[in-house]
Amino acid sequence: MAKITTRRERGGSEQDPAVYPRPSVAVDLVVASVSAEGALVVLLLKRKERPFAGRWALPGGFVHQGESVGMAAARVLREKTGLDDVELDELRTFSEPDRDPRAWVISVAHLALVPADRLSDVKPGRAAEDAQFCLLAPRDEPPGFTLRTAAGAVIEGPLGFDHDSILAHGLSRLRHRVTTTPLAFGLLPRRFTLSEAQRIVEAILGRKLDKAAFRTKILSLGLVRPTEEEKRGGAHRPAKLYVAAKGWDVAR
Amino acid sequence: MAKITTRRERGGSEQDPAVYPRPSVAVDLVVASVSAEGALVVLLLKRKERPFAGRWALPGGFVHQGESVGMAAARVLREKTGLDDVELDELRTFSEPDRDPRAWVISVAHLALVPADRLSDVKPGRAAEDAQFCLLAPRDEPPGFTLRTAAGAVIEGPLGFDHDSILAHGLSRLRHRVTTTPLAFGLLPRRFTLSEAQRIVEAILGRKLDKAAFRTKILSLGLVRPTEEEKRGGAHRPAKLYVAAKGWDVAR
DNA sequence: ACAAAAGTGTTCCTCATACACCCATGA
DNA sequence: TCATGGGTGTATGAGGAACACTTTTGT
Repeated sequence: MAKITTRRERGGSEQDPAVYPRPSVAVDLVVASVSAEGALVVLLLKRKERPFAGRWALPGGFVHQGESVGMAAARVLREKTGLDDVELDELRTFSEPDRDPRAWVISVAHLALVPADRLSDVKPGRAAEDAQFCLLAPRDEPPGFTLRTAAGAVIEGPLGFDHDSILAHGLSRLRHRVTTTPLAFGLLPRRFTLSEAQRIVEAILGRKLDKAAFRTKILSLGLVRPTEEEKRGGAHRPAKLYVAAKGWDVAR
Repeated sequence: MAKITTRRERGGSEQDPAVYPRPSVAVDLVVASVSAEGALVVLLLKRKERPFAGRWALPGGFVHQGESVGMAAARVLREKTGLDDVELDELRTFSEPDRDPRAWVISVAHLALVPADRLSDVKPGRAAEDAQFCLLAPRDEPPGFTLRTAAGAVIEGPLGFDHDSILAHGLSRLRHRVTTTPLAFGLLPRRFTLSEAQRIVEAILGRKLDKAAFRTKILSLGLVRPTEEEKRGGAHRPAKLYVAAKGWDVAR
């Protein structure tokens, strides 16, 4: 401390990284998906350890030396879910000084999009008591959503840390993305029908869209490329399968 | 180090912030403005000290304990320019492990918007050899822009650190914001004419806009509120002055 | 009167919306 | 042949682009 004062008093550099206390830097992940039933879901872990033991929270972990924040996010996602090669976007930092009761921790929140057909690949890590993709229903009052487990139980109380804020921010980013992109390719399987795409957008926005308008818009933007294949489902006409157009590969 | 291994081997927490090396966390600022002449400018400092001594770079500084990243950005802006109460938005983190030759430093880039009528308030700090708002001309090849000092001299070579990337990112964010908001209120004085607003948007986008279309769009969106006052300039009809509508205060 | 910038009206065109209708399939 | 979802056409209206025009000032 005396050293810092000395440096400052003699008009020295304020730019030497070594002289200041340093925070831990973490990544927290909003891992979102749309289930086969068309529900918007997000991955939550029930914490085993303090702080917030027994409370639900987003998956997260610390950034290690020698890796970038993005690499850390990918690694944490792999460790906690076994998933690789999913779309990962940085949201923003969450850095209120008291957001972690243990220490000074700055978190860089990320949004991860998991295609529905890869939900079954998820192998939760050992750090949590329970890991579930929870249904996310929009609500008017804060924090802006209600969470239910797959079994239907409402998740009580706020999430651990400031994860309610992070989740709300991720949700709002997801809604924004889906209106501008306007396909959340990260949530789609490699080959998909336009109806599947529309169901996903509808799940995220929480409202129905016009079929014809959706199709013409998607096709006119040139974001998708038709394949020769078809998807045969129930007792109805087969649907043409599409892939994301060049430059829109899921892995980016 | 042995302690970390032990904790991991006995299946202990990976969540204890204390056991890992910690990075320094910095903020770097893209301080943008549109000059009275209608040129898009950005604040650069000529570095006095290593690393990159003698090279131009964005203003930046470290996040201190007890403050959030946003507070750090506001403080650094105040220290380097004397400006307060300007719009400050987080861009994203820049965290390549070798981005700072001195040490492990993660930077959170921010975009600061300075109204043209406050450019004269800027009192550069002592840390830099020279501080200038430099003209930013878009270019096709990377890094996507050419920089000139106010005197007209071209700024040679890349900026220090990864600040070329940060500046390019800030510029693209600014262009995006101005098309969606669709007014960069942070760049406008408290009271402004619609022509002033249009000139700023044109400077950022680098192209002319239709006067009638701009006016009807701005007014129909209800983003501005007319005042009783007028701005009398040269030999021409006075312009009505507007303010940002409620909820769009510059200070946010 | 004229220049210069503020401010408005008009026409054209594109595109989103809503809705109706046909198509292909399994049962 | 019927139910189901895939796929397409068409009318309507809102909003953006381009351009011409009027208004108000200082000189």
